[in-house]
Amino acid sequence: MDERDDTVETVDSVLAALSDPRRRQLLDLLAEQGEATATTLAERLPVSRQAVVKHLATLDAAGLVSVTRVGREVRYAIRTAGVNATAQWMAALADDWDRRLAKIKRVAEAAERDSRSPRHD
Amino acid sequence: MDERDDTVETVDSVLAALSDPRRRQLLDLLAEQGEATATTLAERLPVSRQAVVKHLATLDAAGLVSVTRVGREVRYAIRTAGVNATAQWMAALADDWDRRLAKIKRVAEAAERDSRSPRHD
DNA sequence: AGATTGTGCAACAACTAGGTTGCACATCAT
DNA sequence: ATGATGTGCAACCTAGTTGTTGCACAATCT
Repeated sequence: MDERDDTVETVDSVLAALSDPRRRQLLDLLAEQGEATATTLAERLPVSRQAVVKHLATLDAAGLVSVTRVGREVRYAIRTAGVNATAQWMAALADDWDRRLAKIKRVAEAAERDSRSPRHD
Repeated sequence: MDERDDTVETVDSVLAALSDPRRRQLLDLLAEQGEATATTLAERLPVSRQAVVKHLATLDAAGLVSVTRVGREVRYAIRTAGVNATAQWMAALADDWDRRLAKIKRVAEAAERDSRSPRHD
């Protein structure tokens, strides 16, 4: 397994990686083709190969792509696990916030009631 | 509904907003307190009020916080809708990728089979 | 009115990110 | 062996981010 606390620790890098439009574009291209090299990908984009390489390195660091060397070429492919994990993390986060806010609201309302009828009248 | 294409268009800004640790920290603080001013928040962080204000502006632009002026103070509060929407978007995206990759895999395997028994023997 | 407190605005410094180009090195085909 | 193709490394530029500080302005309290 060796998952460790990737789930929490990597969310940071996944969010950062996905926040760039060009990187999302790269992931789209990879989803289209299943596998591709930086050189090929660069041909389909208005940027240099080097720019693509850098983006792919970021995606790799975030665990969003897999890298495989075949002879003289390096093939990249999407790994959906990271995105899925982050999506779940976000959903849980929003949920947590919602619960906390609901609690705060209840407390506030209770205080409001108390201040109106101080109970020891 | 008035949602327009917020769902797609805003994902960009939500991801960008969430990709910064300090902003996530701010959201956490807001979830704790329910509502707070930039001045108060800055007291709990190792940065100036102005830095906090800028972050809150970013969060506001992404629709992640609501802003309410009360007298001379400006109160910020979390809005979970944006995060929820983005979480769903991500989940859908990962799903789409998975499907596309599965399809590619099937095609590749079919081709493999064909090449082994070319049918017109 | 006068002091206090909370914001808003603007200029500035430091750092990071996305992108470029040039060249060296490795691998494959002829 | 040679040429073509694909990568890797490094220096560099530009623009945007994050953070700062100083000061003016608005609202509140005594």
